[in-house]
Amino acid sequence: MSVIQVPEAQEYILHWGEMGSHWGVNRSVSQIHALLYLSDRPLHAEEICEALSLARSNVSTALKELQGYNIVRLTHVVGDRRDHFVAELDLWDMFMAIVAERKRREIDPIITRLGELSERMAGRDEIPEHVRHRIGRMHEFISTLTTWYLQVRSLKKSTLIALMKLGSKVARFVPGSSGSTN
Amino acid sequence: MSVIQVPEAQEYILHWGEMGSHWGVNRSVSQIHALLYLSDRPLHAEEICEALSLARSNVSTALKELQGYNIVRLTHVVGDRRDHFVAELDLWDMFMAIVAERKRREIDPIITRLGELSERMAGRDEIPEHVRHRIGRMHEFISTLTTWYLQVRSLKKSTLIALMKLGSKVARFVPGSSGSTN
DNA sequence: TATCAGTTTCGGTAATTACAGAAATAAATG
DNA sequence: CATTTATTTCTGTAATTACCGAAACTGATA
Repeated sequence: MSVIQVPEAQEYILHWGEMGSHWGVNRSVSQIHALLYLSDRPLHAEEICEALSLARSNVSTALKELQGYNIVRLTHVVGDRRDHFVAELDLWDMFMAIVAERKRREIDPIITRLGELSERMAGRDEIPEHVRHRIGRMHEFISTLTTWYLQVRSLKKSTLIALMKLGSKVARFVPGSSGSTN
Repeated sequence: MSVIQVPEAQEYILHWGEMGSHWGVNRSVSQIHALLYLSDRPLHAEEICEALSLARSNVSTALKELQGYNIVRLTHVVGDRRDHFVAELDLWDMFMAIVAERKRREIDPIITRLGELSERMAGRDEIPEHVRHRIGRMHEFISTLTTWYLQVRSLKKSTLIALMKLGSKVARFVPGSSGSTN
């Protein structure tokens, strides 16, 4: 009937669910994603409930979540009024979409809060200097990483992949970088 | 007595604990890390218990965990037999250490399992072709990212930072990459 | 308007995870 | 060897999170 009948597909789905929960993603959400990723046709919510033994309401919520990540898309099949769902199949696009959303949800708020904290502490001598410095440095560090990410993200996919294939050879373009290890 | 008296330090510690739990890290573990990061002197376990209102046993376990991540180091202070602990203060080193450990714990096992799955499915015609292909592609994708990471990791810290500062300008060194967005 | 599909909300429950506190063990110190 | 300190293990509990099932609500369709 569907890929859930294949034992290896089941294993994959369980592993994917496990991995999700190690990274703060609801197990059902990642399992549903794995199921859709392995499916060669759009599935409707009812099928997903049955395949993974989940309650209808949770599947609905999880599908919303996956659409929020932009890695699952709603489609329709002819002669069927029900919504159907398909997963993003390009793994690079999928990866970038997940990173973008987690940045939005978990990194951006932390940068905001650290920025507020730093600002609030500025110039107040009753607060130990090293506390101010270290919170400020953390704020700066995360901001720097984020800025780098935004720049890299703006590159074409093909350029990015080419850069990745260069691997450590990118170092050649940095002026004073003779050694390779540290 | 210590940084825990500073309201802003408390806020930082709570935020850091929150963030940890969003990324699959025990809240106590990340709070202890935040406390040590803000401290200007080594702390012993008892102090940490008091500062964060945690049980001695949990602090002990959490400190082991942080040492496992290589972002907290054991030290001693003169005239005191007790173990004391300090956090890695170089944020770049800290970041790389965390990434290395999470790769080891969560990425490497997944690559292994996907590899086994792929191998086990090879050539078996009763398994739908698209299932074999997609699991194989996921395995390949994660392996590629990991290989790239290992290469980049081997570069000197200064080279890495220089590359980061280049931002999207690194694209200049890729032959056919005229456009900037996609 | 009756029906169907979907979403959202809510109360209760199951499962998981985090934690405290005690006890046993180990290891180092003087 | 007694003492101090640290670690580990265990049991029970608290807290959190995940989930089901029902019901209410929305919106589209025929």
